[in-house]
Amino acid sequence: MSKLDQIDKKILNRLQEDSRTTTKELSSEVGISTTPVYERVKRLEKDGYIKKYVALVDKDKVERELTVFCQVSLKSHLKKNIQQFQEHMLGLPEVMECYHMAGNFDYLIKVMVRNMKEYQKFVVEKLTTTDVIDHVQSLFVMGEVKQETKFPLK
Amino acid sequence: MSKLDQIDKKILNRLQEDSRTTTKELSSEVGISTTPVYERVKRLEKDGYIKKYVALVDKDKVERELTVFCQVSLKSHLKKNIQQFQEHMLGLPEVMECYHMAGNFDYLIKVMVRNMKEYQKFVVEKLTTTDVIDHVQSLFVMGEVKQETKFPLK
DNA sequence: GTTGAAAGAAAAGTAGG
DNA sequence: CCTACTTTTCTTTCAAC
Repeated sequence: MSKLDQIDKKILNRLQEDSRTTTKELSSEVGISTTPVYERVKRLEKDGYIKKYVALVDKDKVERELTVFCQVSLKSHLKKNIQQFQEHMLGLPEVMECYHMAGNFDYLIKVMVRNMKEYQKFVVEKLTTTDVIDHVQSLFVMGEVKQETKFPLK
Repeated sequence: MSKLDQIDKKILNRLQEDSRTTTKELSSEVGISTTPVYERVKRLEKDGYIKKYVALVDKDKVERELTVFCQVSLKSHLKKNIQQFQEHMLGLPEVMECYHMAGNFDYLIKVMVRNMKEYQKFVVEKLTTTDVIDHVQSLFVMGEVKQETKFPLK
């Protein structure tokens, strides 16, 4: 599990932009032949640099046009409660991201739903059905400026 | 650009989990033969349901272990300033996400960097070099509970 | 690291039901 | 929608340098 050289980084940059890039294309872009490119990609997968390959779907097309961040505070910080809350989050498909935060509140979660009505339903019927939550504050997204999955390596 | 049926949804769910799933595998999972599966995938790409295929890289392995959310307020909300700020964000590779928010502040951005020292450098030398920013508040992530790119369709 | 070759798989297209 | 077949391309492995 050695460090990445410039060629590895170029490969990772390319695959982060388009994972369908073929070994052949990669090879001409990074300037080495297909065999070592193939071996490098396999190594990057094996060593865990590449976690997985996914298709990114347009949120508007699948009716998830409303994004809301929720700042959640728990009633207590007992390990039991933290665990219960985290498991609750893992089970909610509307929750795309969930972070344990330092500061004035405990968790920041990113929720993506169809519209405001669905969001209300989510908060009332799903989010707050676990009794470990004390307080929720919703921050509404009006517009998306940037949304990246790529870490540019250099 | 018609609506999705159950088969389309199954295909999208699968490709969101693993975009390397072959037409053959998809075909046995959704119960139709390879040719129509192939055509459905092409249609989903063409109609924009699938935006792109990407490799997801492990943030720890590429030295982006610190995640910080910044609540940014602008000095004024003149169109010119909004535009300048947004372009500034697009040019910063540490900024993974940027949202225009309703509420007490103007933008929420997700920044991923190596460590606290790098974050300080980012704030001082990069984020706040545009004169349209009035105020920045940093919210630090202690732990990641969930991080999803998949919209489960049903 | 490189090249080239080769077997196997998958993608992409075609034809007929 | 199905099966079946074809061509092309890519993946994967291997031998040799």
